[in-house]
Amino acid sequence: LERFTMDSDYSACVQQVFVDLFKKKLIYRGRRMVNWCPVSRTALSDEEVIMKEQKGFLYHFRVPVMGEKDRFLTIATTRPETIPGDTAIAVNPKDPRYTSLIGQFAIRPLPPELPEAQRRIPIIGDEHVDLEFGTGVLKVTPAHDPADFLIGQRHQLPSIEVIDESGLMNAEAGSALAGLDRIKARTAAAEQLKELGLLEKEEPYANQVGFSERADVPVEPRLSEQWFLRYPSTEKSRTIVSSGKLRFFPERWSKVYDHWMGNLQDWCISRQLWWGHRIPVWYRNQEVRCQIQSPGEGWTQDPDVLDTWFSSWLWPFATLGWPEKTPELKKFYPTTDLVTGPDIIFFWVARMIMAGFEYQGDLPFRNVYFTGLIRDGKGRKLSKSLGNSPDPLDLISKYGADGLRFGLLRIAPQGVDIRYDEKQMEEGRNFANKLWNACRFRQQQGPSNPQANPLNHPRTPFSDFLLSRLDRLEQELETLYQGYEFSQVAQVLYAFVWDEFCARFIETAKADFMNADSPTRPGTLATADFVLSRVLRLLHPYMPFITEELWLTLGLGDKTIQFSEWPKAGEVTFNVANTQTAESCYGTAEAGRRLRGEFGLSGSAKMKFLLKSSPSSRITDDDLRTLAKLLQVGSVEITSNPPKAPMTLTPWGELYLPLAGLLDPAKETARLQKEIAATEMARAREAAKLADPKMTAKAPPEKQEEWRKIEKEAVERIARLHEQLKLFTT
RNA sequence: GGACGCUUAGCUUAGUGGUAGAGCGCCUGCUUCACACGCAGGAGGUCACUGGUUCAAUCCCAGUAGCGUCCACCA
Repeated sequence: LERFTMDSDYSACVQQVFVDLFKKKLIYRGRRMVNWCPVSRTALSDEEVIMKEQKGFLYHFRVPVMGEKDRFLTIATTRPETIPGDTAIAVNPKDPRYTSLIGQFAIRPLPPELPEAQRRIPIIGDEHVDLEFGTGVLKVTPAHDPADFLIGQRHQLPSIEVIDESGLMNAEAGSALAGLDRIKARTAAAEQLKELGLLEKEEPYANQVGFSERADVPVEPRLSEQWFLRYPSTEKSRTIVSSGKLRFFPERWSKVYDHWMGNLQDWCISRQLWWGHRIPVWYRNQEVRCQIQSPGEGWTQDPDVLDTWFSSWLWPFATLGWPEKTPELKKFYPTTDLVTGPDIIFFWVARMIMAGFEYQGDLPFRNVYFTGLIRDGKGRKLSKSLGNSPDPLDLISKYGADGLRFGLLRIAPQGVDIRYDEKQMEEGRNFANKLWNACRFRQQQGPSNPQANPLNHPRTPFSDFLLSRLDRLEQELETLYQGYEFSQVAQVLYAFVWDEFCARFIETAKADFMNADSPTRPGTLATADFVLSRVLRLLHPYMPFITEELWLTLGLGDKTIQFSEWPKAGEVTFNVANTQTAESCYGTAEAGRRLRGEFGLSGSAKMKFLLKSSPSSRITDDDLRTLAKLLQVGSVEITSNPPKAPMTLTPWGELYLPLAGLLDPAKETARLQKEIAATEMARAREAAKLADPKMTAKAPPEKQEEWRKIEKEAVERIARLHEQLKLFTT
């Protein structure tokens, strides 16, 4: 394989930054443990299969202590093949069994052919040693174990490599092991110990071994030389977030960010991979140069590539142009918002901020919006290897692009994970269908007028009511957008279209259309056009395709909806008194439907309701006709002598459902008693609060007033229900 | 091991210091002339548990349990 050379502006930018940081002495060469995959093949050896099944052994072997005849330490290890690489024996300094030995020396048993003087290793005390594990004595192999490497650093131990890059034992491992595969060497080393009479026992032991995801062979921790970066501009990057100048949504992620920024470790930026941006460092004998172009004949480039995030953190520069200040960079840097997942706050977001300050002297974005992660039904992250990601194209063919989009947006709260459920997409599709049909209904009434202004026409209270709800919707949306609450935006739009526009407005508009000569008909049409025009625009970011189609089909604009103006909150005006009339009518209709539903009846032209209205309410014949339409009955008539019939309390008064012959007194009594009981419970709750002297002493007077009002209303309601009950019990 | 979250109706989930909301599912009734991908009703919740603060806690605080994420001798 030849190294792939990335010859692009992006790569140039990345390498240039490396060179710059190198000059600033922020990049340095250091040692660290890497998980090395020494073999590229897929078939496992017998020994490796055993490892994978976690059926390894724990080998207990003895090490003689120097200067003390017949004194041995017993060590338990899963990796006897690394004994030739041991440079110390460690015990816990708090372990009374061994404290006296700290500072003395032991003789490493392997390789046996070396003179004892070269196998002399110190016995050290280190907190890392687990008193409970094995014998409480640890062999320290700094070159082949991450934890041992750190112990080695703490105690300035030398490291001896005994396994080479291809996974074979080298000469340091001794003549008996040299050239063997590292895993075959394990049993060979155990055999050697046995021959030396130092092996005490082998016990089955299930130890965790990391396997390479791609090659499926055991990975080998290996000491290696790597490039490291000391992060630049850390202080500014930390305070910009903690001071609230750069905002995170939801805010709590800024705590996570701050915690990490306060504990930064140098970043290991080199990777031993075939693909990536190459490290711009050149070698010739002992000379080292950091520059993008080859210095000339005889120079070879560093074989490593950069960590993938080393290019990602420069994304704003690489895409907009750097180091020359391009017009794009001037215009778009800093940008307003970054949208990303919280799982890459450290990998990407934090590093982009630091790069921003270092190379632009300014933050790269002002707000970061963290989405939730979608998980499957079992709560797992969607991933390619698990194969639990649904195919978006399949979902689109089932639910439509807008249905999928809306369904997901509606359930995606800020920064909280969501469980993926196809039901949500179904709801999105149903909503798109609903919207489509609502517009189709409007289209059937005749052509739309894009300049429609409902205020220019006489209109029903229901038009004003819808306008008032539209006004409220737009105010609410503005607040929600400011708080980046995108799922709530979808939710309130959904509720508006379905409940206000379809369920309430269209149902009453139908009543208006029954009468072609209705003076309020033009007002109703204008209201529909006005509201649809705004709602389609409000929905457009969430459902781009269907809103575009409806926009053009209805003729609300002659160009794409994308070029239309965003509806500004506060522009909608309406008659407030009318909205109250409409609200009462809806409330009365809903109560009547409930009453009818109690008897398992559906509406019919033969059915009628009687209304004993309260003296204050002025109800017109038109209102009664609309009410009848909403109730799906023949008529609603005003009465002053209510019959012995089921009754419900409504905003407009007592609504009766005369049911000659159908009425079952027992059933009606039960219904009334149930309602009385429920009302009584609500009343008692308020009364209890008001009766408590501690509450009345401390609770705010407005609250108490509210409670008193609720109680009073409940009392009245109960009284009227009792009156009604008397009709059936006497 | 450390940090940060989550736990509300059968399911997926909003939300608030003083009456707990939605969609789906379920039950009942509707082939009502935009829509059965629909319409009208209904049942279903001690808001994980234990303490504390408060006149009042599902909400604030502390602890417990379960679940999750990120970072891991750095935490």
